[in-house]
Amino acid sequence: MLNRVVLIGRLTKDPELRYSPSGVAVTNFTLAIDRKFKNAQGERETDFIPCVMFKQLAELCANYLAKGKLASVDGRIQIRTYNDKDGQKRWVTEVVAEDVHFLSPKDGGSGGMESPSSSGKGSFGHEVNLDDDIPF
Amino acid sequence: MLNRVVLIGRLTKDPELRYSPSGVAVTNFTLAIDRKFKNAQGERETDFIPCVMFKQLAELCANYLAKGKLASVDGRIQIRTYNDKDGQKRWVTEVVAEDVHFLSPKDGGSGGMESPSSSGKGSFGHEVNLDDDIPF
Amino acid sequence: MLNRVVLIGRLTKDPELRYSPSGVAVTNFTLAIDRKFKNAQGERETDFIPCVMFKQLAELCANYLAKGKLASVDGRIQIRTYNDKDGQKRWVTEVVAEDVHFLSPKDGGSGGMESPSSSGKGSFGHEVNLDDDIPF
Amino acid sequence: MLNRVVLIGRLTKDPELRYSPSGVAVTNFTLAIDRKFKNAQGERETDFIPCVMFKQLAELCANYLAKGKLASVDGRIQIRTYNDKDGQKRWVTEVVAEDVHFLSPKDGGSGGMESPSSSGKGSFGHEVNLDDDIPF
DNA sequence: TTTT
DNA sequence: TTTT
Repeated sequence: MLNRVVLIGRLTKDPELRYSPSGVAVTNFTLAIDRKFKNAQGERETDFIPCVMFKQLAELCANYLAKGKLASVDGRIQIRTYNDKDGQKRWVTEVVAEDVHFLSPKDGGSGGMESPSSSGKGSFGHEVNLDDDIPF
Repeated sequence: MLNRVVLIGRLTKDPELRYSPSGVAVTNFTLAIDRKFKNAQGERETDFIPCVMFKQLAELCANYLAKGKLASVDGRIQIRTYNDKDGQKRWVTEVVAEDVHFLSPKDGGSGGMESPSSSGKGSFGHEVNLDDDIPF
Repeated sequence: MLNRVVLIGRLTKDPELRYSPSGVAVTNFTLAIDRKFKNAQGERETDFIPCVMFKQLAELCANYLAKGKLASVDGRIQIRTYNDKDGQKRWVTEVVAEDVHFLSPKDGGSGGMESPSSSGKGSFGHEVNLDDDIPF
Repeated sequence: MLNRVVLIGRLTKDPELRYSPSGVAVTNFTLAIDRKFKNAQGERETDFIPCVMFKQLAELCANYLAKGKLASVDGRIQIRTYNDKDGQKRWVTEVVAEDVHFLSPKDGGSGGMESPSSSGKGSFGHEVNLDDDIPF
């Protein structure tokens, strides 16, 4: 079936790059996305959507994105469960990115755009598969 | 900024219709969506994505959808916070539906499709277009 | 940059399967998609969106889809040029499918759904690349 | 049924604003969108996707966008027919924008983003939210 | 007919 | 807590 998400927003912090036990690069960041419509109080609320990416795409995002930068994410919604410190089962919803674009101009430039893309054939890209054991 | 989600999956249960204190119809259901790729163990996992809809769309979904039915949802990701029974702040991620389509044939038919649409105004159930004849 | 399309509609005809000169399977079909809102005359118009798919996905669609069947397409918009019989340059806009789902129940069943997916590792899937020379 | 498109690209020209006979604002522009993958010749091709918007959104885009600017479009594919100068019926495929975001920083700034939104009512240009300060 |  |  179909599970497709497209987001454009700004990173709330610098991205965090880690490596899974099996050596796969994993990056997380959260996108701040203003809602289109104001709420009943006349305020524009913001959604904070956690995103995760793997392998080459993780490394590119860790290198080229930073707090406050504008980015698009094309991917899918995924739900992960983990046990919290009290042993209680918790759910985390994240957008697993398949494609990310850097929409903020490069510093010094005036309108550039970089486009990484998990080509699957790039230069670093360890071809291990995780998706399972990321204990954050 | 942009926040767009499109899902196709099956309802895990009958939808639940309630009314907010201010009288707005609210329906919730969860879509079971099989992942496209199998995991390292060769199993196809399933994501269970909670969806919520309001007003006329809520009433239509409550009337026409049921456990096991196939539906599409076009909407956006939204995060809600609430305090659990212990006063702990909890996050819930849901897809707020702006458009839902009923993809399972009506019982007795052989291929129909109903298409409600959140008109945003009208209070209830007129304007339902049950397009069962396919003109080509 | 980003180019993402999601469609749900019914095939206007049986899909056409051909092979490119280099032996790549190519299937075309058109989806009839009713518009959400009626026009000024109170009629619901229909868009007819041409779709194309390649390789294993092309063969699966040719085998399992047929006129009147409901399908979803996840892909991108692409524009092709060709010269018409008078040597005039013409433009064709198509949706190149990356993922297709068969949403009509299998005959005899009562709610099934098949999900092909260009896995890139399937059983037929000739791994030649065309995208260029399809002279229809 | 469903017809959803999300694009990010650069305007190939300044947008053109006109008014229909009935006085409705109509703006057209074309987005240049680089493909994610290179072709068999190792070149990255570009798709040029025509977009159209109406009413307030048309006026905002005509005022704030320009050749070379980066923009996102959320909308649907639509096909229009017209008769060319020889009386021949021709098809035009366009993306009808429901939501547009201006992704290039405002001149002089360093990272701003403007977000018009088709409110459907109001005649013009108030309610433009130029969110240049990022609160995190 | 195309943008960086 | 899950659907076919």
